[in-house]
Amino acid sequence: MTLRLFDTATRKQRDFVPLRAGAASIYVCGATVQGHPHIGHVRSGLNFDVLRRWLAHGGLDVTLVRNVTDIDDKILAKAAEAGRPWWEWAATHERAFQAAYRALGCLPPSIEPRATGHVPQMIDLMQRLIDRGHAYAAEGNVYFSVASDPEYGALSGQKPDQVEQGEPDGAGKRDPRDFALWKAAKPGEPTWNTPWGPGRPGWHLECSAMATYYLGSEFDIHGGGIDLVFPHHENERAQSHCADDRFARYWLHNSWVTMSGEKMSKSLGNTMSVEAVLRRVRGAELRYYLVGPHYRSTIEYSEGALQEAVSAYRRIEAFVHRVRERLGTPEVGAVTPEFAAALDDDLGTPGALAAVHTAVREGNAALDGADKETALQAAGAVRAMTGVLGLDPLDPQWMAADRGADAVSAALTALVEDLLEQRAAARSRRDFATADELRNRLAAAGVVVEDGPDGPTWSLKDV
RNA sequence: GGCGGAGUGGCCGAGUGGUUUAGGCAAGGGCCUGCAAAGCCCUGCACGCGGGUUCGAUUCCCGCCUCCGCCUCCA
Repeated sequence: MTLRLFDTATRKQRDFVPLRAGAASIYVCGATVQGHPHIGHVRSGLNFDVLRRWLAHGGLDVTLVRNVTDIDDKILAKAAEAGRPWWEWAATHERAFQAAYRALGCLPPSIEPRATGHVPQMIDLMQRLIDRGHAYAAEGNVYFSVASDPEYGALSGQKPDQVEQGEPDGAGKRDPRDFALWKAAKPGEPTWNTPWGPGRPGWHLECSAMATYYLGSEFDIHGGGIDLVFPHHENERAQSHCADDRFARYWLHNSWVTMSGEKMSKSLGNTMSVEAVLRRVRGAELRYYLVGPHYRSTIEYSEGALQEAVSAYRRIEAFVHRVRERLGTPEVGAVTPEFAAALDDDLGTPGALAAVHTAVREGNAALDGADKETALQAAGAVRAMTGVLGLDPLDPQWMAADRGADAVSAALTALVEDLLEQRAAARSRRDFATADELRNRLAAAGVVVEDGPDGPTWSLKDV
């Protein structure tokens, strides 16, 4: 079975056939680095990280471009408000986003191009649009002429004459729906020189310019949050098509994270920052929570649901660690057919996780029945599947957060094992009162002891 | 006004015209255990409301209600 993806432009699932055999090119709209990332922001990065891993698992050489929009009205406004240089403001938040993506196990994109570094490409694109009669310069601004594009609205299903109103203000604009490719210089704002005068990029231009610069005139997948469909992606598509770039072949959009039924956004004050959540749960656990539901379904954030995800992930993790401790580290194996079928069906992560849990259950049963071969095989399958989802418990990233190998943990290990030996001695003489006392003392110190067929194991209680 | 999404068992969250079911979390019963934990097995018969199509609809059609999103910045 081949991968099928829901394409926003056609509103239906289409078989994914890459432009170039053996390779896949993806452009994802990343952050406008105006503030700190909340869990809604990173959902997009996570969803496309899973897509990228699944394509790579299928043998494709994936190029993933995720841009950084580091110049826009809000960045300028907020930096000014804070009394900081705009470029410092942007850089600070760009680092915050990178840290959040990293903490959640997103593989680094092939490149993270910044808008401000691609002005020449933007100028080139504007020139091509003007030459073809799809754009015009007016009073230092450059506008895209919506009326000149008969296809305008095709991506989002909008009828141009029904669109309420375009961008506000705009000196010299001929049609209210026209949007700014380039904004004329204003006092106090950063500027770059162009044939039409100094100014700064409009919002949509950078993505068209950078996507085609890195991925070519035509590429496979363009993605982002569903709120970008209109106007952002509609405008990108219009610009690029009118400049004779064939542009994206598939448009993918992820839904968002809501809180109290409403879209998470700064203005509503209902955001949950990545940093805040990571103070309470581990990166892999938050990732499980955000990657578990289908990418086109809304996630209504709730503490209870987050905790359920934590429990569910720990069940998977505990199985893999159990196998590793008893039978040695399981090699990454093969994903199950159910898992592959689920992901091939428009990246059906819920079904994929169901397949993971099935393997966990079978593996646990094998472990109970001392069927080592089956247990190891199941653990290998679980590693392969969770690996595609970026959740392999034995991935170094998640292991590091587990139990360190430093002097402190070595000392702890020695002390715990000493107490466990005393407890074993007590148990062997059926002195259960002493045995339980020792276990209680360890528990009070945050060390959980569990007896298994191969003797006791211990772990640190989660805070 | 235009365009779009959603309402599923205690909770989260998939999915499908019916005969056996997502999966997880929680709960109850059992097995195992000195006890506990973990694990395994079993149990729950849900699908916003009203019509229609059908032998049969949660799934298709029509209407309605409720919620949310985009059309200004937004993952």
